[in-house]
Amino acid sequence: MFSKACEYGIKAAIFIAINSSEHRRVSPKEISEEIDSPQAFTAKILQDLVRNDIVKSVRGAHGGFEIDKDKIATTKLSQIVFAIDGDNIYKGCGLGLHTCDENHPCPVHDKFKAIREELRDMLENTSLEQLALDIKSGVSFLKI
Amino acid sequence: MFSKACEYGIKAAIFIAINSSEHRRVSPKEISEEIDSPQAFTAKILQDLVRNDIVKSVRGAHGGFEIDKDKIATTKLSQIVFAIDGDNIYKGCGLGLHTCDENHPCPVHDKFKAIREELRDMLENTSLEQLALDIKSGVSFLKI
DNA sequence: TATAAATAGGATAAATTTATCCGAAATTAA
DNA sequence: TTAATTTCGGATAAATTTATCCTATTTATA
Repeated sequence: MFSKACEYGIKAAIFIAINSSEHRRVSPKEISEEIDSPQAFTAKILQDLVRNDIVKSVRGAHGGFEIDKDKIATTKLSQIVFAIDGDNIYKGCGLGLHTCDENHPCPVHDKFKAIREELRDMLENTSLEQLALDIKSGVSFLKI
Repeated sequence: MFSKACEYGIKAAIFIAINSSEHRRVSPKEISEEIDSPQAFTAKILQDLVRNDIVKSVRGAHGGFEIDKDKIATTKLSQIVFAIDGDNIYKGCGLGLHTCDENHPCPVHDKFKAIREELRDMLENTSLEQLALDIKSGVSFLKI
């Protein structure tokens, strides 16, 4: 469904959010350990998130990654996915046609529409905050 | 969503179904032209479908690919997807956890569940026949 | 039986995604 | 100002997916 990069990006953002809510900056090393991902690759993805203004980075000693309190509340899963994978998950044609719309649909166009919309809805209505709270309360997990 | 291989496989199966319903066998060349896919690669995927008993191949002069009338009616999209991509589309964890279930869910487990199930439902309830009929009647298209 | 027409399948190449490495730049603090 | 710490960014490598090429095998028919 998502690329590995996107999976790592989502989990990293959640982990940063948890720590930021407790006023701790975290390093790529900590992050990759906690979300069980390759460190250097994860660092690249973090830079994507920084460039897309989802995560804030602080260089130098005592630096690390953090997310502002209000960003944690307002950032939606869709923004993270878009920053890393773009929008072809719920935009591109299910069978790879260049042109696929109501007027010129691929064989599964209609059948996919509902699923795509449900997916978009979910991504656009799920905040980092919700996901972070579930981890903090032990309801869900970032690895294994 | 699907791999390129799977996209080609689905479109190829539909095209073969259309032609079989009119008692014509088709070659990889015809197929790849009609579904706009690389010929040799498509041929490999056809072999997957043959090995999975979804498509029938006839070697030698006047050979080609075909699908039995009853198979056209009974074959579901899910079988084609499974033959080519396996079942991780609606089985694997959305965030790539090795273990992700009700007892140990990833952060998006519940939110994905509904979408996954809708997807599975759709794939398991869509037959090759339906898709082929839509193409034949000009309602949907295999390329462009 | 020879020939032509097809699919089958192995080897290989190209492209993309995933992953690693290392030095540059920035920042804090001694 | 120097040293230590940390992110940034370019180069490169490994793995996977996508794609091509060539030969073997099978089959119908002249």
